[in-house]
Amino acid sequence: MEAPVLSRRDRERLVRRRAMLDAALTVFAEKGFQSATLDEVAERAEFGKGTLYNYFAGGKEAILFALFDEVYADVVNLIETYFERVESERPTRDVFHGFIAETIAHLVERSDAFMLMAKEAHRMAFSEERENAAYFLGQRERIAAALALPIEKAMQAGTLRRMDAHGVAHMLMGNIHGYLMYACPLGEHAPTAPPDAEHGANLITTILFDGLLPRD
Amino acid sequence: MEAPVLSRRDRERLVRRRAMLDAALTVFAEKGFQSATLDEVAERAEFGKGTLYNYFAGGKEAILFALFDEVYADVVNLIETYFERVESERPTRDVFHGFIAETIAHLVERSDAFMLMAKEAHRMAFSEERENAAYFLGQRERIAAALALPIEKAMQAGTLRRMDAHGVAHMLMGNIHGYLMYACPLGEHAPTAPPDAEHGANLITTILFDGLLPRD
DNA sequence: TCGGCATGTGACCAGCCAGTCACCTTGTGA
DNA sequence: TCACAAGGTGACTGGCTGGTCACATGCCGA
Repeated sequence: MEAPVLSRRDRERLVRRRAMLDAALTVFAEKGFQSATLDEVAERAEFGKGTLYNYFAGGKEAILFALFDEVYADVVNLIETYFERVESERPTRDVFHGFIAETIAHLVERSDAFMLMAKEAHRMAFSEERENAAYFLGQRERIAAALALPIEKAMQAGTLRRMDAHGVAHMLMGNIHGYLMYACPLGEHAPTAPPDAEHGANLITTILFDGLLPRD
Repeated sequence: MEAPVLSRRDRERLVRRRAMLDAALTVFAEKGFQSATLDEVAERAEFGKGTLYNYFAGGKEAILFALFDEVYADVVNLIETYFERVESERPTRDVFHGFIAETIAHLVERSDAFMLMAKEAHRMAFSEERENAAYFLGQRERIAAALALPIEKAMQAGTLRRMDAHGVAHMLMGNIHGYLMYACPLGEHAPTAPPDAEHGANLITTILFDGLLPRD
């Protein structure tokens, strides 16, 4: 976390790179990776198409993966910082309720990023290119591992049912994804109001923590 | 359900149509819709490319949607027949455990269909084409509605916690999808053994029905 | 002020593929 | 057996787009 010392040239480079990634995220999220054209990305970024290749030698796909890197890093960061700062005395259910609400809010705020992942990640994860599939498995693993830590801890402490923490981490992320797909405002067909972090967190927490069976 | 009376010509047409759809499913599932080529589909189906257009006037996209129609109809059918034939005295938890196991087994058996949906449905659901997005919302709605019926009934009977049955239906489908993504054998990176219906049903049922909080 | 280098640029190219259509094959009815 | 209709076929084409590169621009050091 040392303050980075950058030449003016390097700073400008970073600013331009940022502009290109922002433009690409917007365009890819809207059209989908394969239908989007680099001409459109370049136009939106207000650069010539050739310039994109000065910043991302690998071309279209390199830009996509740079975006994926950022999106996944954001999520991992969200998980780690949330569980670092949460007070350890709060009831486990509350802690995770808060986590779910924050994650939903985070993804709603970055709806372009969520859309990009929803549109492309599954396809890439099942890609025939070994490398691509491995990349996604690795990223998913990072997320699951980060989330499994606090889950495991709670299980040790006896405040969560003892089971496969890793599996539970995956299912939790899946539920958040599922809620966003369910509640995402898709044109006029939105089944509910636009996704609301509090509503989503309540729904997921009730189902996952309290269970579907009635309790007295 | 009346026995269909078909001329020999019509029967042959259906057989050919079937072969084309089978070939398309295989190719689309493997390459992804946009990367797959009609030449490859035609070759695999052992027909000339032009013939595809005699059967699917709408071209590539028409074939894709014909496949979607079948896959969704299969799932709705699975839901309806399962809950029709299940004996009403079985404990609710068991009933749904069985349902989850059957659904997982069904999707594992038709892994091409699952792969196709995983790769394409999200992208199409968020498509800019109003029509495509509406199609997917409609299909998802059909599934959720079919599944909401037995859930609603169990809530009425007091054997399930009273909450939004529709939302619960969506989350249940999302969990099954999530488990398959989690457990699907992706090359040598498979985190577990290939998805096992019993294992998946146990995991999902424990989380959803019993809840993550420990009980005595 | 000038020369040269780093970097932006967009016209261009080559490959790809959905969709077409003129032609051929097959089967049927007279 | 022949003529014709129905329908299969795949070479072809038009449009598209990722990636390239020769040139333009402008910044910096001498």
